Amino acid sequence: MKLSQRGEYALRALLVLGMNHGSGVVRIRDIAQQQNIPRRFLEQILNDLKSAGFVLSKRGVAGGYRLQRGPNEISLADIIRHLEGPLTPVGGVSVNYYQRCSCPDEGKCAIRSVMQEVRDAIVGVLEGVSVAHLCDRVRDLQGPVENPLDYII
Amino acid sequence: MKLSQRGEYALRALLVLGMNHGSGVVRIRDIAQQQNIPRRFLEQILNDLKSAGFVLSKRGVAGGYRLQRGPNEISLADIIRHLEGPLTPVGGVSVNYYQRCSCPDEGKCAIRSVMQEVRDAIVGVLEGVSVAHLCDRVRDLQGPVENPLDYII
DNA sequence: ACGATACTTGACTAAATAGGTCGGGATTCT
DNA sequence: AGAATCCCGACCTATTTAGTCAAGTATCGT
Repeated sequence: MKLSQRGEYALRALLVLGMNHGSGVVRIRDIAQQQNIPRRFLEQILNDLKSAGFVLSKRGVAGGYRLQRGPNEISLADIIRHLEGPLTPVGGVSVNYYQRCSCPDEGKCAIRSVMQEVRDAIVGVLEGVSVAHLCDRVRDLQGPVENPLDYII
Repeated sequence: MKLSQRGEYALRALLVLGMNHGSGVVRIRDIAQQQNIPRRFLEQILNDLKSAGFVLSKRGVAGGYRLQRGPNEISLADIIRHLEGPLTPVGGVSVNYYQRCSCPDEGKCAIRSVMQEVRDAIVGVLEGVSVAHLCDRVRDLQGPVENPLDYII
């Protein structure tokens, strides 16, 4: 019922990359510093986001990360689904990760049917918000800032 | 983002008690058997539900548990809030359990604002469903059964 | 009164998950 | 070549999860 620390860090990192989309790559170190995320831990997370296809990396001296797709093509549902597994409080409901529930007959499980509704509600919100939307919110909340790395996310 | 096993067991137990509301108490053993819940574990859970004010117990030979309030006065939101803590994926949003987020300025946190929406969506569903509603669903899904303990929940 | 039946309480444990840390290797720019 | 940067797997510790267990207390039928 709660986003893990890892998940929150991932969102923040993607948001930073979203704010800087189009202007080359951003270094892990900069993201870590700005967002107060342990650097080593963030490496792990970005690596994961890379193999999941959310970001691309560039190695070497002027290296760093950037989004693979446009910020408006990445929904929070995509991200969280990948990070945290099924978007549902009870097993067996998610379309993506099937998982058995302990009740004797799944088709007639009342609890499951409610949790299905909860899941739909969550997905409804999360599908509707892209990284680009989040970036807009950040800008709305703060007004103009010179350096994109100065945004508080 | 997921209901714990303990949480699911608690819901199932409450649902059994809901189905039997008005006809005295139900023994732990019966609930455990019918719902396939480890008996000792269920004892713990019911005890917790008791100190939280959801159920009452009666000791001794003809002992057991029953709901403290009517099934229509207990919402799933109440239950899950008690079992799992704040109904939100990120810290600092819940009305009940305040908790800091790691961002520098909470008032301007875009992620938080989305998670607030997610929380509202979840609560919206869960507040709207009471134990009585769940019981109705069980009956709808299964048609008439003689013994209330025969319902598959 | 007494024994069987149930709930009560608190301690205990094994396994999984969360939240990191660390060392060293591979690339790339200058 | 050398410095900066990402890459990768192993490792570690604390917390949470999912139970188990023993001994105690209340209640009922006889």
